[in-house]
Amino acid sequence: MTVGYRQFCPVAKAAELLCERWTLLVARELIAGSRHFNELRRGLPRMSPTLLSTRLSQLVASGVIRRSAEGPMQHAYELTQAGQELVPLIETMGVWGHRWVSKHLHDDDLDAGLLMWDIGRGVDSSVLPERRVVIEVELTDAPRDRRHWWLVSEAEHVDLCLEDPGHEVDLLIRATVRMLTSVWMCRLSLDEARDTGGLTLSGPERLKRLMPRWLIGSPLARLGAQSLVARPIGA
Amino acid sequence: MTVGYRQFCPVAKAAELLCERWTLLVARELIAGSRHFNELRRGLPRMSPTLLSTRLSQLVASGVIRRSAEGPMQHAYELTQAGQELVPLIETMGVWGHRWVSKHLHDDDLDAGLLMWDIGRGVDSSVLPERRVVIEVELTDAPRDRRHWWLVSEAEHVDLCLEDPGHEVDLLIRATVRMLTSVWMCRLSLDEARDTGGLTLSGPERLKRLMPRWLIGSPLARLGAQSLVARPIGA
DNA sequence: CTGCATCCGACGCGATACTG
DNA sequence: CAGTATCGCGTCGGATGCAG
Repeated sequence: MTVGYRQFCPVAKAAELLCERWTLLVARELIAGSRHFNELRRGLPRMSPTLLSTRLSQLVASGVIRRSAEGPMQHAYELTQAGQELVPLIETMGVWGHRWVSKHLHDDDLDAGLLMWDIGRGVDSSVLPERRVVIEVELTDAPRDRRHWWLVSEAEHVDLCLEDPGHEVDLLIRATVRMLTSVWMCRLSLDEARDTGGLTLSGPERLKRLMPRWLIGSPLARLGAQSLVARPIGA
Repeated sequence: MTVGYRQFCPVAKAAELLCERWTLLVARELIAGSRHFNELRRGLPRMSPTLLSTRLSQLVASGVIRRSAEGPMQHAYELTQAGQELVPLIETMGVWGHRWVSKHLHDDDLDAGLLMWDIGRGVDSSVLPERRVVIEVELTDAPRDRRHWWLVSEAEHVDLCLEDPGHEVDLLIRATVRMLTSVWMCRLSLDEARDTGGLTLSGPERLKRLMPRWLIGSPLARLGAQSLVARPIGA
């Protein structure tokens, strides 16, 4: 921003910093747990590295994050106290967005890679067996090189692969990108998705039944869905 | 915004709409009670009318506000349900800004006209006498044509004048723009401001003592100050 | 006075390529 | 891995004009 708003209002001063393009999404990624430059890039695939670099510098300069050395040319970004106190702001914005703008997504807003990256870091692996569990996800309408994904869960840690890791697949999930996004955004329950035939599961009954407990939806979407229950539309 | 973020995340979808330049401040003004184009302009003096018009159209298109006719070429903008639910977002942002960025204001952020406009609509006139009360404010360091202001309170309604309304002045307040801004932003109590000599009052003792009850500070700043009490720095 | 429309210059942003 | 360098475009800000 060339120049600020020239207002003493706290909202204006906060907006000067936070409402520049991409800034709030960088904060979201940091809150979600990303710490390294290229980790941030995975969550912000459409942001140019130049601009990410600029935004990180601005956030450091304004005291929202801190950059620490983890080795030669290896840095970690972490939230300061001011940054951690952005959590309620991001949450409030997520709830509002979930309720009022992201209900009907345009095709352009769907992104197979982003969805799988978000799922990979968001599944609750604690309810899965300790032993290795391999879940293959086939996004039926994605371009060939982004159609097949593997979630490998082991000892409560989940890895996401775009290439067949070679292990035997325990559970196969087939759905369109839009369908899986709807489920992940808590717009559609797993049962509803299966009933319409838009999402199919192949594997042992036990793993199928366990699924609603580990594919619990994006943290922000869960908040939004909660608030829908707490205050239904029209109330 | 030429193009969105291409993300399904509710924060991203909300940010596409709300985080464009000025948009959140337009929402703030509407929440503060402005309904007409030029009323909005008073609270956004640095925003070009062109851009205000554009933003209002965007907010109408996205269902945050609604434009209704009040006569020939006379319109009123009012918040829809979606718009009213932005209140917690603006408040959260204001509290964060008050705590982390607007503590030390640059000279450029001070604006006599904006300050007086905000005070004029924000004073609690219900504690003032029913009869007409005239309060003159002299901003000692403001340019000549913005140095003297009159707040005329009558029957719980307050008018702001930049020209002497002619009535006898009941109370005179003298301070720099920065000093009065600090008080209005709840950074400094009235007593502290008077003790340092930065703010002086002339008038009957009764009106002076009443002052902390009607000059109660900007709504957003009061929220911010509250949260400072609720959670002191460092806690 | 309200509620815009138009024109122009500046710069923030996106895309791509490249480096230590 | 962690960023820079470069360049073209589009959006924004400022000034001005104008109709009801």
